[in-house]
Amino acid sequence: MTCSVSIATSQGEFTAHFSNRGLARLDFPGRKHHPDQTDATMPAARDLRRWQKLTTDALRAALIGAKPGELPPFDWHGATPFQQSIWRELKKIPPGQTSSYAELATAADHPRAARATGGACGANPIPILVPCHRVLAAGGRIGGFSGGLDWKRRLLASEGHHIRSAHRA
DNA sequence: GAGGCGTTTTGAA
DNA sequence: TTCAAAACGCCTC
Repeated sequence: MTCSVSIATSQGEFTAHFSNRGLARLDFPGRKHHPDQTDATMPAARDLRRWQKLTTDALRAALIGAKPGELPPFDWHGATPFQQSIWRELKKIPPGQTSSYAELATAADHPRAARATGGACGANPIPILVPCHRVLAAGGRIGGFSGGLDWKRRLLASEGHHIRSAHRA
């Protein structure tokens, strides 16, 4: 059971889902909401207000390519250890910089798991705040994005990056 | 540049 | 337990 909150931004209305552990998921504008499948309980009203503000501020900052500042706690309950290690590495990528699936895999101590890293990125429930859009495939190719490549290009452009093409070079 | 294969992880049957 | 799929990388032609 989680608590869903709408977050209005210049890019549309996102939906954040909070559990008692923190931010559990962030949906893009227009996305269908995923049904609650967590065993978490509702967050306390005080926590919810605080996390909602942090999430809103961080999201709006991220959308203009600025540093997000303080983030709410993330609820990664249910994710595999591999996914969590990848997501932790993702959070280390600063705005305006990019990494590759292979680099991320190496940083997570699985140097050959570039492909699995792509899977972990795709499973990321909190895009933008966990910046999976900053991960490119080898050769600067765009790779993929759970929210759609259009979003990935838009987010990267706001941080000063310009991707060549979605196709293999 | 295109195609094929290797590697790792995940999820479904 | 097995097998197929996946947001990849690298080698070969």
